[in-house]
Amino acid sequence: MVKKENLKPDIVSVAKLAGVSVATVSRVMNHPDLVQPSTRKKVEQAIRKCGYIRNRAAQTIHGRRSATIGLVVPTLAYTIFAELVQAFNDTVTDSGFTLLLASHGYDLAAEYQLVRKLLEHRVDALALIGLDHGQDTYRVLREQGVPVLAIWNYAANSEISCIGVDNAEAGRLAANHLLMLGHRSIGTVFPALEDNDRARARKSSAMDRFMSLDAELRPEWQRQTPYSIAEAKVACLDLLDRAERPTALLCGNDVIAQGAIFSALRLGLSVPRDVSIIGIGDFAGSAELEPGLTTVRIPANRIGTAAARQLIKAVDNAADGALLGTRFECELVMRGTTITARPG
Amino acid sequence: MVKKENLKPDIVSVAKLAGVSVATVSRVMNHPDLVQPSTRKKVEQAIRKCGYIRNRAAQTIHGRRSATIGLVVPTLAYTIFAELVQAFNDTVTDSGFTLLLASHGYDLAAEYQLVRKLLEHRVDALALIGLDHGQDTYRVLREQGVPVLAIWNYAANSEISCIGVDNAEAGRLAANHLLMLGHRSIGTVFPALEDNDRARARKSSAMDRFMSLDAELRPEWQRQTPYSIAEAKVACLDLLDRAERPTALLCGNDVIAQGAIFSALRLGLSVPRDVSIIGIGDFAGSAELEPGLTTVRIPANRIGTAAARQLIKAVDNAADGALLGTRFECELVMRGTTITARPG
DNA sequence: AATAGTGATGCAAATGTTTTCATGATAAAT
DNA sequence: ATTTATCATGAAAACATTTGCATCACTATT
Repeated sequence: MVKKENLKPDIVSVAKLAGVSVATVSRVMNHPDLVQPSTRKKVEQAIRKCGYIRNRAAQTIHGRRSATIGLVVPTLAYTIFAELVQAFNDTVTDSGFTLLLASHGYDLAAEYQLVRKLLEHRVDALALIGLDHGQDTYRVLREQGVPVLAIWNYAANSEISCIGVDNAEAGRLAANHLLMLGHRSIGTVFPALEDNDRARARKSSAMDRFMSLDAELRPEWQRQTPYSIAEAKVACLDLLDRAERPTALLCGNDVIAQGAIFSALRLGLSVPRDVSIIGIGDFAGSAELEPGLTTVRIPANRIGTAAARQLIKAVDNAADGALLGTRFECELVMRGTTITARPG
Repeated sequence: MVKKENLKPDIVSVAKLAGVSVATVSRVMNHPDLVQPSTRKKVEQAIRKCGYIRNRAAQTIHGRRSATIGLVVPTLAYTIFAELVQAFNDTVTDSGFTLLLASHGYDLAAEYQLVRKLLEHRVDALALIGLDHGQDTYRVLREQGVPVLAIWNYAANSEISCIGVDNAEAGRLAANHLLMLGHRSIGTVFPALEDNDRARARKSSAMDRFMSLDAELRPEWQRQTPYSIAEAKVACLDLLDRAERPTALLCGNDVIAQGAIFSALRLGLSVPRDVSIIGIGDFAGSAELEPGLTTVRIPANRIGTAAARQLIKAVDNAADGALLGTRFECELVMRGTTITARPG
């Protein structure tokens, strides 16, 4: 009777095949410099020969590291977080980590469960979007002491490390642009603000600017819609299809702005002649719209890469645990969807 | 001296705190029905009290299951796989699994490395996009015997289970639509075909149709560009900005189609009056374009959900290992970007 | 030639669970 | 009242690694 030769090879069978101890095999994979080149070669050959695939779980359990990093985003729809996720993933992958991804649909209770699940898998580090998170989420992160990073929004007073733009600044830039062009009749289209610090910061700072210059902000021009082109388009059709229209529309992000543009086009309105539209985000594809979308650029790629780098560094120097805040500048990108307001 | 009371709680400390054995604690988490309600309550209380978070790695190592499912996609950019990933992720999450995501940038060598990495983490199942994969990838999947599923393309002769649409059919539908409208001067814009069975199937079946009706397919009307709105727009600007234009453009997917539309608009051409444009995919947002994009619908949501369900089922009935092929129908969606060719 | 130092390797303990098997208690059947 | 069946629980082996410590064979130093 052959003793379980059919089963999946483990480190012991590799060791046997190579004629060394399991310790040596382990070292070949984790500290190759500690083993003599000739033995290393033998072991590597044995690994290939029997098709051995190391078991990360065993490594994880030993308390070393799981070689995984968790990322929790509100949504994967559209391009909202696509560039960010892509850049983040590419960067952690390059460093040998694997990404554990979770999305919660803008539901903080769901987010807590996902965070727990990622912690069960002993992710070496964890990234969340924004700073609005449940009490329980903050608590469990504190207790577990895993390196954690809030991406996308920067706030000086955050209780966890954060990296991103100042969304209040983003809103202000967008609002100022419209005001500077002379617009005083203004509509806004934002998603639900609760549990979404990014949208809240953008909108409230923009509103402050509008009100400080006494812009007209009729209630029927202020809409709420999820981040969805389809739903935004419907909302804006209703907003724009009336005798009295605002001359400009500030949208919570570029996805909503796209919906707004297409609703205007649908109504036979010209953008920007009949209505100016500005977004926030500068998502992939916004530049290529015709006319190009005026928006506030959030450097998603750079943020994603920097976020990943920072977490990887935190994994390496464990126990450091310093609170880091990194602020990226956002920037107005003037393209074709905004124009001077026609004199009243 | 308190013995390591500061360290992270493990199952032993929970057991002590609850006054039961570790076996009972384990059962509370994995087979709650096997333990008496009163003890269960005690244990659950102890778990909450000391903030215990179970260690999935230990479970994985024991050979049970890792509660993870791997998904390898070519890209996360744009909305190409956004709906699919979202649906897939939501479904596996609902069943208690965590998603390990990887993207390889349409590079099959990179894909192999990612697959290996996911196998190191002992994913309970693995999903890939399409049927073009390296020899080594197929081999390692065979050897490991992990449930695997190819998503997005259906082919009767696939050597692994697959679920998706028949991309040749998709190309045929699109081509037929243009031909039916009377178009005989046709341009195509596709990504590189090698290592991309989906694009290859779409294009070759479409070309067959075009040639069978003797359509004019000038070489300068046939372009190759990655799946990128920006790059597609550039390519199409060049394609369309010439004295002799095709009357219709078949695009490899909706992202390319968007680039094509905006390039036409940029050139002052009207879509569909001056040029008809058809995409493939019906991505989120395609319907809301103005005019709405005519395309071939691939039901990404349903495919993603079905794929996840099938893999979960395969995890549950391990050792089954039947080869399954599931074909979803794709369907022409006529919207505003195509119109009858002007007579001769 | 004897000793110290170095570098590669092996042994075995440790990691945090799950599960099989055994045990004891309680309820049901005679 | 005794036997049998059922049920809840515990003890301990098993899982696949990593790593501290010990060992052994050399080389370098005196």
